[in-house]
Amino acid sequence: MSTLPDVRDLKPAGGKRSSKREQILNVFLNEEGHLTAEELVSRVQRDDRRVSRATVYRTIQWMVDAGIASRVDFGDGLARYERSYHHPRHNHLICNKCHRSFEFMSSDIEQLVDEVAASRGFSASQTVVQIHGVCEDCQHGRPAGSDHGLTDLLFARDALRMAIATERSGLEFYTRAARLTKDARGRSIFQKLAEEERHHLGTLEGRYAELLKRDPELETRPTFLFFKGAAHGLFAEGADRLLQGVDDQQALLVGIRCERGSHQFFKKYGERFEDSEGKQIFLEFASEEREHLDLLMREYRALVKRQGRRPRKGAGVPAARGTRQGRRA
Amino acid sequence: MSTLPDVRDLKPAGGKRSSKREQILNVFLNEEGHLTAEELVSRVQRDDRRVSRATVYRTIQWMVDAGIASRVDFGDGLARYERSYHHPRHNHLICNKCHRSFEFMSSDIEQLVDEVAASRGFSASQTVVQIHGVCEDCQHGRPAGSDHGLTDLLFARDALRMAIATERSGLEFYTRAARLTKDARGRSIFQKLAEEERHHLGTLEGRYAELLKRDPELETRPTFLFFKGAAHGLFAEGADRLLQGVDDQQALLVGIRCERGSHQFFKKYGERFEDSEGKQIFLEFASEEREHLDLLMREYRALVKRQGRRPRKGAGVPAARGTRQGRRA
DNA sequence: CTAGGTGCAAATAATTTGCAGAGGC
DNA sequence: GCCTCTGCAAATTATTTGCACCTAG
Repeated sequence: MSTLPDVRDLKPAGGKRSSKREQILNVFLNEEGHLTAEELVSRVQRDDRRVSRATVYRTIQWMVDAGIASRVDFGDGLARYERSYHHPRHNHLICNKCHRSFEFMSSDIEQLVDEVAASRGFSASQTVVQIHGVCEDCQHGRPAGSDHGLTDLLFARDALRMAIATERSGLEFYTRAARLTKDARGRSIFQKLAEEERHHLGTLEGRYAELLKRDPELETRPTFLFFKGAAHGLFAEGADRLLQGVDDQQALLVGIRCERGSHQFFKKYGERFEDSEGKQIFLEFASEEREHLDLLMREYRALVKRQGRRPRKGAGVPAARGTRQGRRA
Repeated sequence: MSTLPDVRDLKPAGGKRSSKREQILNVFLNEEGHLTAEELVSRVQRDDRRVSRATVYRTIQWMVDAGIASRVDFGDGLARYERSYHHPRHNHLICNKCHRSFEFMSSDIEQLVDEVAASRGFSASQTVVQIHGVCEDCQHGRPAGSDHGLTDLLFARDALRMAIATERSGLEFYTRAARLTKDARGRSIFQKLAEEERHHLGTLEGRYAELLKRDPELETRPTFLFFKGAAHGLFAEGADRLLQGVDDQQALLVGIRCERGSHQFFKKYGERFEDSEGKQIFLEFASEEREHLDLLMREYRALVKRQGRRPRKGAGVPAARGTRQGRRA
């Protein structure tokens, strides 16, 4: 039961803050997973016997209205509530044996769900994805480890991992491009781009290291954010041949396309997520890519002004980063 | 309220068949969508006042145990039940305004869900996917059309559509191959393959036409089965060049790869579905492709025996049908 | 001072159960 | 005749409400 440092300070509210509400809220926010109403009642009454069942129920309703809690339903007729404040939207794996549940998020599933809704002209407000079954521990008769509910941290971790993977594949790509490009000016552009990727990568890795300090076991925890098509196949293979005859203008155009793709990709997905640190990372990364993109575009325009626009040979600029290709695991 | 012809005959059971049970079962099976327990009670009591609430509840439990009904939970604390006998597993779009619900199925979502479960070592027994929101009718202030619950028919329709699309793209492919192939024997193999596809396509289209007779509006009803990667991109583009130098042995190998891919694809997906007409179609189509495949393989072996194995030039046989490429809509 | 929060107990709502009698095999 | 099903009414469970009282703003 690790403490959740910053959460309690900012409590958004509405209505009065009474001592009872404060008490119930604190108990609720200190729980990791989700609780049924009755569970919350007994947790609260363990501290203070005088708090009545009705008040807890009413406070739950208030928390839901205020956006602090959200209701989840596992189909057993009990209403469960979980923190939604600073906690990304997610889905559940639900074990029928030990009755624990595990959180995950999959942008690919969300994407498909959106497409289904769109095709029916349905305006979706919330989607529920639940996997009911038997968890790994129960299958192996293991004692059921603790269910660490560090979802926000896991989300941040996975978002950073994705940004890092993207940056890395960008670095690789530009490095290879620099190696292959014959034109000296083109080559130097790619070298510069590679250098920038390296630098940015360093920043991201620093941030990742900092995240690890918050929880030493963070790296070994299971994947929270499932996301294909992010770091895989973002840079087209086989562009090698085409790069050989690329000059500085064309090299900049290649860079622009890559950065634009990356920016759009992270922006698009960052926007789908609920408020949380992971969303922050997505959007920050998107805007960093945007800045980089703007820089490249200014540079490109300046170059054109100096040199005049040269005809582009070969349309073979690699597909934008963020494109879904190479979808296989 | 169309009648459901064959459903009532086969009722799987267990325990005694009393007149009350029979009554309740009939009422339940004649409903299209899902019912809450109370709704079923009042429907039943409309026919026969003497049936008690408790009996209905007990009979519901019996139906669930017998696999006739299954429970769905929309998160409002009411247990709902829907027919599961001869009704494919599916997911729901749930309208918050008119409280109707619409069914859909997406193999792509199921696929992703399976991958999430697998990555956590979770043995999934059931997955719930619900899209809550506002339906098209309610958004436009329209009067809320009837909710036709012909899911099984829709599934059959979509399964057939998919088989037809596959067959069609096979036909196109073999036709093009026959046009392009320079080697006379290779060409005649492709012509034969095209002819077979045409014939099979005819069969499928006949079956489709028969389906339409059961419900004249069937074609205009919304998509039930969402499925990318089925008919799209099954045959690789750009194989044209490679086909030119293909002889009869190689042409057969091309056909074998295509039919094998198609067989595996439909088998794999047919197996995921619950018992219903659509599943039938998937599995039938898979086994027809299998037969075709076996035929081609026998033919290939005979050819090799007659002619001896010739070296294959160019590995450029198109990717197997059923491969996921060209995933874009 | 007063709107809103709180406790208690009673009300509701969905579903289950105990028990005596009825009905299928 | 036995075992299961059925009806009725009472019990249980989860949640909400009425009402008198209390407290923060």
